[in-house]
Amino acid sequence: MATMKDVAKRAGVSVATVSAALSGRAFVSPELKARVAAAVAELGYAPNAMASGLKRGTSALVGLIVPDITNPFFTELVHCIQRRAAQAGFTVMLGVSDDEPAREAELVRLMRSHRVAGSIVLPCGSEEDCRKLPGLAAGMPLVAGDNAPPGLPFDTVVLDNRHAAGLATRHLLALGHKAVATVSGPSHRFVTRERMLGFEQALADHGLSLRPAHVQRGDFRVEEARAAGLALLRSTPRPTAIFVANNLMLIGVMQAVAEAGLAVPRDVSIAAIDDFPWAPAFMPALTTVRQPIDAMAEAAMAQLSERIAGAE
Amino acid sequence: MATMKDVAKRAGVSVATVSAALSGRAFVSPELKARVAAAVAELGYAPNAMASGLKRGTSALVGLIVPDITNPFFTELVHCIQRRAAQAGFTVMLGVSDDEPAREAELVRLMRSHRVAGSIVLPCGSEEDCRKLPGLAAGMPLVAGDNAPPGLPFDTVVLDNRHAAGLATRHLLALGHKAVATVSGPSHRFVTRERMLGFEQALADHGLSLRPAHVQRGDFRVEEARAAGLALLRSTPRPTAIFVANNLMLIGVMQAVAEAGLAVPRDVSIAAIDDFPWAPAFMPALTTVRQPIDAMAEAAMAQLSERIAGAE
DNA sequence: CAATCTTGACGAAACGTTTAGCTAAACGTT
DNA sequence: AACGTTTAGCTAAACGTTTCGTCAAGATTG
Repeated sequence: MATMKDVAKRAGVSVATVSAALSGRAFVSPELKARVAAAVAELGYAPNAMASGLKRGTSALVGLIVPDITNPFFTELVHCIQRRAAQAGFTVMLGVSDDEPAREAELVRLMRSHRVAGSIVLPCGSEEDCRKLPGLAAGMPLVAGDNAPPGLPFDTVVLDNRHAAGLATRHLLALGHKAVATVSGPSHRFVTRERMLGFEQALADHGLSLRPAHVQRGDFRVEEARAAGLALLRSTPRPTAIFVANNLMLIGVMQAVAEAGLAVPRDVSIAAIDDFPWAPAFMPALTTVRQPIDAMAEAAMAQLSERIAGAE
Repeated sequence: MATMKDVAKRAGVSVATVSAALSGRAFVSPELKARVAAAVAELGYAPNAMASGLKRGTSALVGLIVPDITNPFFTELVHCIQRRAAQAGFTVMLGVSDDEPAREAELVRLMRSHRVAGSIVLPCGSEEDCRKLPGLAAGMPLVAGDNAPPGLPFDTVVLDNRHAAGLATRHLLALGHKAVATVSGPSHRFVTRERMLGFEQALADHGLSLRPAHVQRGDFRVEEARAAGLALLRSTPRPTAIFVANNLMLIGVMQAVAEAGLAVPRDVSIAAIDDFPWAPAFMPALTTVRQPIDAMAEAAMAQLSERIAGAE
């Protein structure tokens, strides 16, 4: 593959001139510029980003680490962040942790190895896992989102999960339901606990208490939520409304409802956190609390840019 | 950020030894290995991937360029490819072309600049656009998938789109429908034309002809398909069945059906290409032809690995 | 016991850029 | 005409690795 030296030789100039002509960081006469451009085209030259990154000490990449790429919430977030990153001149290097903290840690290390300008991480682990992040990042600007607990030594972008859970729950209560159950998430995640708190608070505010049998756990994915939903629907007394902690689990619960021979909203009302972009087409009877994804992407990218600029 | 030199100094060895100890490419005595490991830990050293990539002439990255990250088909494909790439020791560098051939071309250039080991591209453009790919890749192993026309000078992984469209269409015909319409994709895409051919062939085989008014175009996204669906449902005679060329457009058509005050399958039957992983939960009445996504990911990654190995 | 081989570790030369520092020509001032 | 100033372009030294060739020192051989 052609190098700058080849281009220089072909254009009859020095490599320094080629570099200047291509980067625009120094003045080069129009004539030489043209000759360089011609040589570049003839040789099909593409600058070696590793060499320039090595020399300049940084790259135009930002890392993005998400727990689950098949979840529409994260998908949409990736989409928005990637768009905003591109606007800021960055390319996204994507990592998928598959809900495994160990893999997440490895990915942070990888991003650092590649000397990305900075990273956005949506942690998948417990608070304890999250507290290890700063050590792993060490010198790499970092912004955490979604499941990031407070008190971390870097910027975080999070939803007010208690509030969101409260909204969804109060919607169910306003419909007159007394037996409200929940399919909650993995208990070690910060985001789960917050949503649970919001849910319980809303019930308490209405003077309702929660039966232990009406709390089921899922793993934020479809399958376990289906089982959890079935367990709820088979419990006595059967809940008349269910609050579901995220979108994929909503699908699982819907499957469970169908399997139990019931219907929404005839037999159970359901409210959930996290939207599907096109949910309304299929699920007019459902209520979802939509996260402001693009605003979160904007905030995350803005904070990261600031951190990157501050680390010059 | 600490470098290998710092580690070497701290461990009281040469940089060559540190390199050997870390990469395992040469024998190092257990004692020195331990001293190096200690120094690495103390300094929080992470190797500079740019420097090593520059020296070694390649990186452990593979590029992956997709048209639309919010489409579950591509999402699932990204997921599968990323998993298989990780197994093969590669990290995925993701690019999203947003259905713009110009952006796609830019991304190919970017991947080449980063000297990725190879790239997988799911082209979004016309055949003509696709034919420019080889020139842009120039020296970078490339595998194309999905919308890749035949005759390209590199490996391609594609569905038999005619066959798939035929399957979906014959399903509708087997239900006894005579007035079968279609919401097709952008006409410049190879994949669209193939699906159209399969659809028309199936009709012809049953001695049916297609009214021009029963062919509507969408852009493989929700919104235009909604309009297209409405147009179909308002045409006279109204079609009793619709073949939809992809999953997002299926959603648009479903919205149109609801908007027109009709129901599936009572008033119209619908069959489409591309699944949603969890479609059955919401759309038991629909028929979709599922693409073998993981098999395609496997094939693409296998071919890419082969090309990469062949380019040593 | 000398000659040859292994061995573990090292020194130094790349890899392809960027950039500080330099040269020499061209210019404007007196 | 002699002097600084500016300037376009060049030379060469980094950046942090990997790796080739070297080198002592110990092991093995004839």
